[in-house]
Amino acid sequence: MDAFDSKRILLADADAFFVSVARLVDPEGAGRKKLLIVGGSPDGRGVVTSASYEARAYGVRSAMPTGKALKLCPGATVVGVPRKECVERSKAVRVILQDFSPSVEQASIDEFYIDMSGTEGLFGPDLKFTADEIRKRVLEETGLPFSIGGGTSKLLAKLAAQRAKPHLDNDGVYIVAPGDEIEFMRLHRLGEIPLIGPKFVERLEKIGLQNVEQALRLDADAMVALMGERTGRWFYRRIRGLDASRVRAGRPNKSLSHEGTFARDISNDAELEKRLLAFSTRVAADVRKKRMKAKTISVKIRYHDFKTRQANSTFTYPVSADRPICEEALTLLRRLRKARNAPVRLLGVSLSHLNPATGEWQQLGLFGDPEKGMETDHDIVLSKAVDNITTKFGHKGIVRATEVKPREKD
DNA sequence: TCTGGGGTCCTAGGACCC
DNA sequence: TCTGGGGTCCTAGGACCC
Repeated sequence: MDAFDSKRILLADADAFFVSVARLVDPEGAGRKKLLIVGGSPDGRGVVTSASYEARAYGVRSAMPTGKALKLCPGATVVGVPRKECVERSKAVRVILQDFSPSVEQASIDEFYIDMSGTEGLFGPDLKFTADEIRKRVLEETGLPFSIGGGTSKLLAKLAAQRAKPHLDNDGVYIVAPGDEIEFMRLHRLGEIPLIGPKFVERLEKIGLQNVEQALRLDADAMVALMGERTGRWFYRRIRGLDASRVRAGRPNKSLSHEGTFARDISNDAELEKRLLAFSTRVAADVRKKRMKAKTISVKIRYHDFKTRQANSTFTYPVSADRPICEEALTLLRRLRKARNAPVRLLGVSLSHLNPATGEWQQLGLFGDPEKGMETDHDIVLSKAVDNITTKFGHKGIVRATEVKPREKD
């Protein structure tokens, strides 16, 4: 169906988003540096979040350790990530985009899918013209340069946005016309196609597929024979630019998490538990702020040798109070430490299976004995008090004591 | 050079139920 | 006594993205 339907999808993707924001926030400092790196400090365990196009010319890439980036580009200036401002400006961009279509999906802090299907009456049939208008308005009102890609699927819009980037001598917009999809896909290496990562490329090479051209010669049945029903059919469509996924506006979070890498590895369990409680109360507060409750908690630990382990558990009823979340986090951490007691570089807590906090769950708690992790009215009142304090004084204003007495477990 | 922090989605095995 | 299939939930791990 989507081979000949008339979907018109844009992807607006910021150019070096974190770099742009850092420059807007500090025009006299970062704003004046051509060779700019945004990310963690080089003496700690920082990595590059984003680098200016000038710095990228030296081989600097995001996720690269900052120390290595500075070796490649010694003249660069490193500044921290202006998190709060990035979130604020990202929101401002979304609001502008919503003027052009009600169907805007925020795919990350700096990427927005816009479904323009059916807007021809408002903006005319020329997607390129509309995309130019959008770029102009976003730049004028937020100071942020964006590139925009367009096509008949989210996948094509995404790939087109890469082609639109200014460092490729483009004017910031690239639209794949209906009917040109296959020709456009031929321009790409397999690994450039979103969701075809290094592992999948390796697998494709093993079965003799080096590029899109070779893959296009196989029919769907051959793909299925090579890589299984699901993956085969998915890949067959993928290399043709076919992607039926819809632009979904206002998707709620599926999980919320906090994690941190320590300046130095930690071996002391009491110290780890203290850190764990700090992450736990922060993520619990985030869930409450979103008026959600979580059914599942997960504790993640990364050891000095980078081996990563995770332990999950599911509550009988969704929770958002500090008490059950901290207790269960401790139980999970102790389980992980029992399995392996080695120095730890990273600790994290994630809450998932989020439900809107409607209140009906608390009522269920009135019946029978309290079960594993079930929160009481008292827990909820306490957490509200904690939220009031952190609103005024931040997360350092109140800290949960390390000694949480775990309830008796069976 | 020594590897961040925030997410989404998929798989696979086992438990449990019908 | 043995043999099933399907569905759902849970846990753990991993690929992938920005």
